[in-house]
Amino acid sequence: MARSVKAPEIRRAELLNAANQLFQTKGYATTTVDDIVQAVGVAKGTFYYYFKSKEALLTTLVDQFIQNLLSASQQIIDNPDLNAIEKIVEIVNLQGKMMEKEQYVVMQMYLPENKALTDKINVEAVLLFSPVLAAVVEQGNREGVFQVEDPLSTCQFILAASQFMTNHNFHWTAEQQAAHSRAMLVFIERAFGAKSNALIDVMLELNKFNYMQKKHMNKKV
Amino acid sequence: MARSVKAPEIRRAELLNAANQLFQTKGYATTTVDDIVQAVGVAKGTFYYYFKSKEALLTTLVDQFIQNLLSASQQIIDNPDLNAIEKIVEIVNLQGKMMEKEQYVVMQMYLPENKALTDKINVEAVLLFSPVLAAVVEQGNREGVFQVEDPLSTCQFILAASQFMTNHNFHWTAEQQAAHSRAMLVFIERAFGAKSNALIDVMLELNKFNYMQKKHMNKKV
Amino acid sequence: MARSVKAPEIRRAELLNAANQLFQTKGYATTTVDDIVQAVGVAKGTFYYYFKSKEALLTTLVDQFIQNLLSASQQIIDNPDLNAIEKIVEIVNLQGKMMEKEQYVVMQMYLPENKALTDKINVEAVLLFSPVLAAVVEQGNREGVFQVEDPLSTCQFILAASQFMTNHNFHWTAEQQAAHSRAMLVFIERAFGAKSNALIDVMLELNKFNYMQKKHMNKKV
Amino acid sequence: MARSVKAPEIRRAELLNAANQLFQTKGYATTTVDDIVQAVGVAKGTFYYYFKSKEALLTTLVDQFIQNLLSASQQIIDNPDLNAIEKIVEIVNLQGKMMEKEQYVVMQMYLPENKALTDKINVEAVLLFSPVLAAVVEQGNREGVFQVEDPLSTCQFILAASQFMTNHNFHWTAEQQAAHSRAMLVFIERAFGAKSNALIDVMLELNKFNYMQKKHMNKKV
DNA sequence: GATGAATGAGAATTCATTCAT
DNA sequence: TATGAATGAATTCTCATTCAT
Repeated sequence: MARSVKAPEIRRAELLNAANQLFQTKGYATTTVDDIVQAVGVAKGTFYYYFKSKEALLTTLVDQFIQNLLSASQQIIDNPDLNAIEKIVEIVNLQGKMMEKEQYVVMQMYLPENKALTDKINVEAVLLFSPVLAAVVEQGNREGVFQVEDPLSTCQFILAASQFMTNHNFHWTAEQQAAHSRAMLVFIERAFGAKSNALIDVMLELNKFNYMQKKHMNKKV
Repeated sequence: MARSVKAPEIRRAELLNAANQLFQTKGYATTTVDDIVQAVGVAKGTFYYYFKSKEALLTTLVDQFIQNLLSASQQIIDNPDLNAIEKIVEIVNLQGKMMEKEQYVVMQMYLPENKALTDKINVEAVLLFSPVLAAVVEQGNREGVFQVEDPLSTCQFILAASQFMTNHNFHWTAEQQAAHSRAMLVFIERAFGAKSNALIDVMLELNKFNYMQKKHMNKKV
Repeated sequence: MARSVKAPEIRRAELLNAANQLFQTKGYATTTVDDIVQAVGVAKGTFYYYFKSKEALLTTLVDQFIQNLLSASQQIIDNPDLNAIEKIVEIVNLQGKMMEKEQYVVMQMYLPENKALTDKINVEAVLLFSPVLAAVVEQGNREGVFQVEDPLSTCQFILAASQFMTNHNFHWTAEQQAAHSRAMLVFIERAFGAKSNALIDVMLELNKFNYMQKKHMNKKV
Repeated sequence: MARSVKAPEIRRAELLNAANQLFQTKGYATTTVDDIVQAVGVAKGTFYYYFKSKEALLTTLVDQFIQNLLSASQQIIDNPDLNAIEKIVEIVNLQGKMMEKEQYVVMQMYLPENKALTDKINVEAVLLFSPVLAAVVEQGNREGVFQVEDPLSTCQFILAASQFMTNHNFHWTAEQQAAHSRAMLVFIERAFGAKSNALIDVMLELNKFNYMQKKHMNKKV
């Protein structure tokens, strides 16, 4: 094959995208490194020039996923129209939204064979998210709705707990997911010294649209 | 290794159970046939005496899952204290409940690498479930709450539609799952010629316990 | 499977026939013992009750082939209308005729992977055929057309030589086969102290039908 | 094992040759991929870098055989000293000559377990040989000895017929082979609109040397 | 005589990874 | 940076053969 030289960031991105595509179509385990390099049109060695291993590429993909989550969170943080409580609730809602797209990444994270991966990622996620969340908590402190002395540690604690629950209770039914979300909010309320239901009420408000339909239907009958 | 002869059903069950266990612990792709036979304490050839391939065993496991679903459905059908609408709703709820246990089986079904498997199973599921559901519809016809001329075909249509939606919209968030369930119930209501909300109201009643907690909490505060 | 008891010779023949059939259809290497017992409808153990191994069955089949050759030879021997020379020629012709049917047996004999088999068989064939041939030679001696002092040894020598040539010169073309046959006849003529062309002339006579065209050619040239 | 890098064509040829050798010695079924790579001195993976499977290598070997046949044919075609009829006859003779060497390849082609292989090859052979033969026919047309309107189609028809006969009548005896060759020549004569015996006479002339010996012997006596 | 569950050595194949160029 | 030939451990699967019943 003709040797084609490209800027390293471009090449890297090409590999990442091709892999992403293939993982979604054929699954991670079934996709071979050969599949990936053929899709991009480079030699096998090139793959290993950019990634230490196939798993390292997956890790990168998961990292990207987290980065996206992070920057979406940051956007919420930076929105001057939202108060601290609204921000917290929206961030908690975020994870579910991201999962709709890129399902396979999340799936891979929760597949038992990738437990090692998951654990690595979880640690990273805690470290990355905690400062973001801490910033909101500080805003809440200023707004008088939270009382947290050490926002960063508290956020790390909350994120770790949340992950523990998520990992060991992979809920599938609507009811259980809802219950889990509510439990988590109660837990956070208390950890942040917020008023009872301060978060839950906002969340319900946010999800009003969905539940509105229910009321509408009830009346119609 | 000392030769140990057992009744074939026993040996088969041993292999199935060991595989089930290992798949949950290590995942399907990572579990080797060697792992399985070592767990059971038989020679490799014995595995292939009972199963044509590793994938065939997975298929059997999925089949079992469906059979469990089926017999749980049958129990609901056979409950003389439930009316047709209650039965329908409970059956619709069933799938979600089964998924809590045996999650990995469901996960494997939806992993892209097992798409072929999924498709085979789906066809089977429609064929197995439709008569069960049709029996309930006939009860509903007698009770005057449904108006269905060809219960079997109607049920096959509904099951196929439901699977299509499930396969192509693998919902993860609580809200989406809830929305999907409701949409399906409305769809079924119409297909069965039931009164508007006849099913939904019963479902909400069933799930009241979960939502009660919410009200309870609100009041308590 | 229901246990079905049969006279051992019957069972044995069933297995032999089924194997024969399958070997011709699928080839020896590709036919499994499972194929054979399924065709007959007996358990795997039964196969090994009758044959020490799969190869032993092939050996038996080759033995049968040789026995057929032998009894066909015997018929020629026992024909009172033929003189010694005619008998010799017909016997030499026999092998080619047998090969038309049961090709795969011969093929297997000449397949390199079965060299061990071939060698075993060859020895046997020499031992079986030599007395038959020797009887003809004795008839020839009496008829005054041969002069052989030790018919048996001479025949063994001739058969061994013939086999050596056949094994190491597996001829495929018509011309080479013909040349080989002729060479062998000359060799035999001399070994038996016959008149020059005594055998060849008879053979040509026998094959007259085919070679009729030859006369046509001779004239034309 | 020390890594030794070679030009791919070299490595490929090494594997092909080693396999060729081993197949002749031990037979195809008995030769393992391990045998082959050990003979060449490369790792097992290397085999699969060059050939998709063991059977694919055999296919390649058969292809080579056909290519040899083809180029030998081409040499005859390109010989300016031969007229059309002589070329046809020599080409018809060719197949038999090639079979003397590389017997095992031909043997494998006719082994029932390789039926799929044979069929693939047959189609290919027709497609490859027909244009070659057609060129000769055109020469014959010009020389006035043939009358063929559509040389290519006619040649394809003849080759297909010849293969059918060869496959379903695997002749072993000298007489049958000779009969088959003559029948084919008559068939070709008619298809090509040649004079009766035009081809047969030339063939006999060609084979005169063999038959001369016979006359020589006759006289000598 | 007959069964069929169990064995295990051995074969083909896959694929992530390495490395000389 | 890039190539692609080479590696070899790991894996799935086959099948002739054994043996307890």
